[in-house]
Amino acid sequence: MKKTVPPQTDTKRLILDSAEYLFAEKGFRGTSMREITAMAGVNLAAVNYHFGSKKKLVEDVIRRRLLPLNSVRKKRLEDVRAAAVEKGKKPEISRVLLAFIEPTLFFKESNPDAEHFITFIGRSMSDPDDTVRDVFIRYMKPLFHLLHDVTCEALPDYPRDLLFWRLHFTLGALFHTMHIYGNIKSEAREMKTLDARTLLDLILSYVTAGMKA
Amino acid sequence: MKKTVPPQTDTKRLILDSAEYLFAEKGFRGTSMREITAMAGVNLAAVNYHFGSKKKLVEDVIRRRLLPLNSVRKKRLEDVRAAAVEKGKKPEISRVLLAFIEPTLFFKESNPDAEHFITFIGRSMSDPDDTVRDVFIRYMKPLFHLLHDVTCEALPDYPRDLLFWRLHFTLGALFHTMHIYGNIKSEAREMKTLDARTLLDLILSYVTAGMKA
DNA sequence: GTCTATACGATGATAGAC
DNA sequence: GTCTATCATCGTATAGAC
Repeated sequence: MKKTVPPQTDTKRLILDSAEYLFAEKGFRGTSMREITAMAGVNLAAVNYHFGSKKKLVEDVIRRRLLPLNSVRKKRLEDVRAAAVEKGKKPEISRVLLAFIEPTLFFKESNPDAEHFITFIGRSMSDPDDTVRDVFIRYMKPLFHLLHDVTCEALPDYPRDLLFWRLHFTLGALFHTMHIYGNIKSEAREMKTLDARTLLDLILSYVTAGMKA
Repeated sequence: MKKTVPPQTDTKRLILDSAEYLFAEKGFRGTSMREITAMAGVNLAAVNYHFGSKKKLVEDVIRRRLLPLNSVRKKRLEDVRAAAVEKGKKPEISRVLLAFIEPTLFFKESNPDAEHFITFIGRSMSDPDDTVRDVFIRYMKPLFHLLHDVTCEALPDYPRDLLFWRLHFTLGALFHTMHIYGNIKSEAREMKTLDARTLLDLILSYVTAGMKA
């Protein structure tokens, strides 16, 4: 029985916002609950009361943004598939990849309040801390399977296993890019400032060629 | 005046070995100094005595393996460049990428005692903890510049900036692969077991196509 | 020079008063 | 729901034994 209007207290939302910002800035382990609660202006014990633990908190931080983002990516992938079926042709691989990557890179633009989440997502796919990593994998797995399936439909002459690995290379390139793109710090000086649109074109031509190699 | 024979005590080596293993297993922040010293069978204070701090320790853990590995990759890249000059032709991009990637993926095989380091390297390029990340970047930067230069010689018709980003995509794919390849855990069940040689062929064909896109 | 014992401030987490 | 008090554990620092 899901509540139609989630009655989130201000305290809960304040904690989620502060945690998202600080996790993106300093990582999961690098952020203390005292920093989070201080920034949110609530008591230290409020985190454990509302979320149960620091782990559960980060899970909720991730859920809040990732579930809507995954819905968009899922719809885009299914649209590509449906459009191909309608025309009686197989999907174009570049469109499949675009359907997945574009909402990811543009999530920041279309959700201004989620500005820091996209930084967090980039780091967390390869976070050594299994706490964060496992949550991401758990929520990404069904979507990755869909991406794999549609990719196999787009490139039916390629073995499934081959495309499986190549998709992992693609995700690696994407997440690494998001990570360094989110960090306008150490390496930024030698990277020309790029807008998300240019970056999308760059990465799309690269991964499309790789998938079709 | 460098000592010709570094007189490392057993204690120092024991700490380095334990730290390398535990960092690869649980990450930098996930590993406590008490775990490290307990595993090494030495006193807690020995770390601060021999290395100065936990940060300095991880720097030495990285240095011990990365400096030799980078020497090999540097030599391989320069060999490719020299071989091309000798024949009066430009280097082949696939050979450039091979020179960089092969020693990386085969470091485990050629240095059995460094088994866990390769796992550590995979995670740490995108570690949210800047402590570890910054050390890696610092030691990788000169090598990356060489890789960039040789790549530009191999593909002289492509803009330098374009190749710069494509190299980042390539490294992202490589590091992500090393990370999940090192983790025969959560995702392993759905990945066919692969030897390093097969994986090398897979990733090389992918990134070569991407670079030439 | 090496190493041990011990202590300090900060952390994540919890119990119980209000 | 919110608070204070408290706990074990963390990285670090130092005094002193060998």
